[in-house]
Amino acid sequence: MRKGDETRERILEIAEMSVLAKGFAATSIEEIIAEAGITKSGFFYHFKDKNELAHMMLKRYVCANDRVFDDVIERGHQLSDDPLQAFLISLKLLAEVMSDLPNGHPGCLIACICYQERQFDREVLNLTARSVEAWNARFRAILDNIAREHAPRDPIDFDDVADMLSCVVDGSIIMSKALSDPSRIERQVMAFRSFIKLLFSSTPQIRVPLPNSTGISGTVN
Amino acid sequence: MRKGDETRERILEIAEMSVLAKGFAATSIEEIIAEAGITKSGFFYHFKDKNELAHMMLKRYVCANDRVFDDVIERGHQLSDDPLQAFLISLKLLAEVMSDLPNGHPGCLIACICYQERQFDREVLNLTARSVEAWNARFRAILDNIAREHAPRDPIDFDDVADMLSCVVDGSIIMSKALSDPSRIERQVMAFRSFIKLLFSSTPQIRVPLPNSTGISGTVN
DNA sequence: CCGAAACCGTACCGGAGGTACAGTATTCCG
DNA sequence: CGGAATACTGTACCTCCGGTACGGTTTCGG
Repeated sequence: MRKGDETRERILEIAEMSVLAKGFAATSIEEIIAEAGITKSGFFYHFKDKNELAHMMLKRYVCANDRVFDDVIERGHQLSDDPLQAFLISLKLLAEVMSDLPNGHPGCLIACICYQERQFDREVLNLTARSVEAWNARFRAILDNIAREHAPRDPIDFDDVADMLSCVVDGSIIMSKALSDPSRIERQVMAFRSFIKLLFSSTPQIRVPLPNSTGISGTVN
Repeated sequence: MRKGDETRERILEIAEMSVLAKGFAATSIEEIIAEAGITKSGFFYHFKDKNELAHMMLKRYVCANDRVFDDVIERGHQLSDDPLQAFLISLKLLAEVMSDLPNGHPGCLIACICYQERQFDREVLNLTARSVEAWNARFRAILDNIAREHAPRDPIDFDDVADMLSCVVDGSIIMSKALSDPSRIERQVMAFRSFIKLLFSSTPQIRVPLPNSTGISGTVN
């Protein structure tokens, strides 16, 4: 039982790396089993077909990603009671996490699947959609929390601001791949952070209490 | 000569749609020729192999995209002399262009290639990189122009702000695919527009001439 | 030590990329 | 009008890979 899980994990890891580098169709089972040191029969013992492999890969990826986001958000809350400060800290941590990968970010499996959607069944596509929605909702809740204490300086829909984080991360991963420059991701997360700062901070140059302010004033760095 | 170009164009169009929906490897030549109404021999008359198809597809895509961006930026400049206003108009136009596609945005070929990079040769990858760099540089130049007349309210690197537009567009295309919601792209471009507004606008609530202002004041909508 | 879990070996099929090459229809140009 | 590019069609063939099937074998926990 434990040995099988270990092999599965190894297969999934190898497969994910390959899929992110070459796409799903171009990832051959023969290549995976060669790297994993098993036979084709061994592979099909664990996964009944390639589609099931995609399922398992995606589940694994979503869980791992959720853990990363949960962790940075939690650490942000631990370091500041103010929801804006906490989120700014979380974003800084997220930028660091993204740039701390030795060979650059390998890619977002969700994005990868979206660009090969016709290869996957409804279940896989539904899982990607639900996972994106869940992240967006989480970010949205954070923004709502911030807005309770800091009035936004622009009447933008918070749903769009929440979406923007995922968009910037996914977009910057693409750019980091296109330009072979891992630092782009970190810089883009920090750029989004600037947006949040500008959106919620009180006016830095001229400090005036706003009508809908809670009374808490001060600049944000 | 003209007939051949027409067939090529048809092949490239069909291939691009298929690649954006299924990925490059999963796009079979047999499927392309079936839809184009030609034979396999006809295909290999135009393209010596699949890699050459990728080349041609990418060149076509980059040209078409450049035209869209050029057009939007030019129209922005026609509608306002102020570089900030011109860019804000351009972004609004870009958002409209992105949402005016009947079946949603089919996807960005650059992003698609980046997520299947190991399938393509150096030439293709170099072309994607150069095209991304060109767009970033163009946006950067626009920001420099704006900054000559409007002081930024945050010390963020303009290179990162310029990059952000491409990132937001590519990221929102992914989200629009993941959630089957074409409107996400438009909304994200408008969210980026809010960022630009916040970054360069004079304080909207309290109108005070800034030290480095040109004297042109007023709120920006 | 037994049975389930975790594989291995082999054989086979269909489909796709790619090659080769001969033939044909269309079109352009002098 | 005629020949020469141009733009294909048709056929035949090869190889490789994904995927299926299924029986046999090792490993390991209880």
